[in-house]
Amino acid sequence: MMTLADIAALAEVSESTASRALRDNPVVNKETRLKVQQIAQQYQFNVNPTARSLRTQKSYTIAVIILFDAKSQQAISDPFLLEILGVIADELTHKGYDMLLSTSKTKDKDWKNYYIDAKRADGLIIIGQGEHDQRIEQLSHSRVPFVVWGASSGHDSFTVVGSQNRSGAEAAVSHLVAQGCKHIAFLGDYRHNEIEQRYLGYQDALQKAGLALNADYELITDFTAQDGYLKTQQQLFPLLPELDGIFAASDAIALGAMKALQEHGVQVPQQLAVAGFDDIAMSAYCSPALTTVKQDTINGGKLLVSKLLQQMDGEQAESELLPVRLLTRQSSARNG
Amino acid sequence: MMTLADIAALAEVSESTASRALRDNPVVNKETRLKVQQIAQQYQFNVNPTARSLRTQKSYTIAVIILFDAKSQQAISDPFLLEILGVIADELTHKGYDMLLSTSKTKDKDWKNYYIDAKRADGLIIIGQGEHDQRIEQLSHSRVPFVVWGASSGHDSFTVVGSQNRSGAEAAVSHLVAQGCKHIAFLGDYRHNEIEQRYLGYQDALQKAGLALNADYELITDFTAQDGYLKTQQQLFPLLPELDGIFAASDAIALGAMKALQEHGVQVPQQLAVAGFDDIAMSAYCSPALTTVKQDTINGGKLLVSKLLQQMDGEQAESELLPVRLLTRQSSARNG
DNA sequence: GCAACTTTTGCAATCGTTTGCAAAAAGATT
DNA sequence: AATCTTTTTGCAAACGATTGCAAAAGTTGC
Repeated sequence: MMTLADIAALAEVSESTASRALRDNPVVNKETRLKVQQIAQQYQFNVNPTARSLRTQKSYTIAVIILFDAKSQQAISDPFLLEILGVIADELTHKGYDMLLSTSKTKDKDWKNYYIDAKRADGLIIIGQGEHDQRIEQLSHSRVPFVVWGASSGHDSFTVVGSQNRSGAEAAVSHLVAQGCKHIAFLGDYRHNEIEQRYLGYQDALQKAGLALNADYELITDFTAQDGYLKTQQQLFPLLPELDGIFAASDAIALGAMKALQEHGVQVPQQLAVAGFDDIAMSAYCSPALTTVKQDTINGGKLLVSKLLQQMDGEQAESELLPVRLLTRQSSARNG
Repeated sequence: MMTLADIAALAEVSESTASRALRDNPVVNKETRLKVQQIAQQYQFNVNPTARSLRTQKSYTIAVIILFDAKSQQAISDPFLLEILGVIADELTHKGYDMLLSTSKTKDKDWKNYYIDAKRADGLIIIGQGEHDQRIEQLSHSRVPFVVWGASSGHDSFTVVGSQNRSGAEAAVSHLVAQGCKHIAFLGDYRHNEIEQRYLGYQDALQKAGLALNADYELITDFTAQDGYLKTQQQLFPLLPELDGIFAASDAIALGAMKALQEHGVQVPQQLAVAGFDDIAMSAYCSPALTTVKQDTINGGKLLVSKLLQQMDGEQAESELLPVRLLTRQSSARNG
């Protein structure tokens, strides 16, 4: 394996000069710079990032931590996750950073200690801030650069990037109302930050429409199709003749609910309209196709990265919520 | 930040002794060892992995490379991917390794150069070996420890872990045959290694059943529900009265196909039975629920890691294909 | 009490870079 | 030609661990 010393020798300069030349430091003569660079290229030399890290105290690595729900052992809305992960990976690569991935179930490492103090990573991206996580709160009292994907409380002590869950949910539910629904159920677990926002949006829409809130219509449901199916069977069937709409906090839940309804002979959307959240790949291809709210994964990933890098540069980074898009499909098409 | 030197000072021993004590090297006196360890614990000290890497020339990091299809820009069967990624992450953490994630679209870095030579990683896990990738072939001529998730040709020059795609597909198609299907279409892109195996399994089943192969029934289809939908509309509808079964190389494709069929008024499974591959979360919750073949993600991930570590210990690791499980659901239930 | 071991410790080199500082080289000004 | 600037270069000291080797301390046997 080649080292900087070898390249220096070949170029007949000192290691210092070689080092500077490779980083294109203008303090070294242009000709020398080019010569060194050319030789490095020729021998396919790359500086050893470990040695560089040790010396510079920077790792050029970002840790991405995916939080799993303690109970269901599932991360928020799987397909969405993979998408945003891909975007983040690309974005980081593009900026010259490597990406350390960690899936953190329940309580494990002390992030600051493990990633930052140990110089494994220069910053953290945390995805899936579920129920209020005190580890995040704690991080914000340190000097660790990090960003969170999730829901902003409006006055967080850290940088959050997420979707406009509340207005997105409101749009979806208002759409159901516009389709003539008067008794709309909410399926989702509002102890989860993002879902809470969707729940609030659901309430907003009902209130605007002058419809009464009804505790019987609010079902705490896990992120899975399975739970959507079960909760619908167990708690929605009894309300059925009257119930004419469902807003589910995720597409998976919505699909599970639709399954139960279909088995029970309920016509969707005629008797009951359904809307979800996420626009997972399947939503457009189930029957009936699911009305849903699509998050802007691409800009989400990009923002997470750029805001993190901004923090690492010592700047302040504001939280930001991205607009979402309501996609109306058959599952809610009741207007003839 | 604490360094080993600090700990050594506190314990009143030399750095060498402290270093050995922390690794529990029996050459150092047991009392001393305990004392050092206790102090390290107390001060939450962890050795700096960068410094350690530089000295030992090991990174205690594994790079996981996800290959994307050049054309569709999609990785093989998304939900499956996230699952196996999770298992790998857990397994690596458990063995004390960090995981570097890279999503590689088309041609980018020279893996050996970037990860191994630069000491960013000690080994590689490559997922989604699609069409024959010469970078993998090339790797196998080097001394780089790596494993691939995919299809084994039976005489690969590298270690492959994957599913028994061929026999799994055969089981699925045989099941369709047992349900009375006589004209079964195959949807999938057999230029992809794993899909090729599924395609062969499809042929096996037909041959065993004495059914004729029919080129019209073989549709090259991307990994998406969208393409399953389109190809079904375009190329299967014309064959319809006769066609009575579909085996799709992935659940996404199957769901897309079912959507098209339903829109066209075809009764599934009465007029036409459908089976897929993967058992994605939605498969059980669409209507009708999809018959499919489930891969053993958990053991897959575990094997990938253990075989890689085995290689890193200088041992040989054999390729291995895991058994799969046929899940029969409504989409193929034609026997009354 | 001394030689011959065995156990336990620490010195110092090493891993491959980066960078502050001073020295050398080159150019400009009298 | 001597002095003063301005460019370029290289020395040497980090960064924080690990480890071969030799020295120190502790045992044992006679």
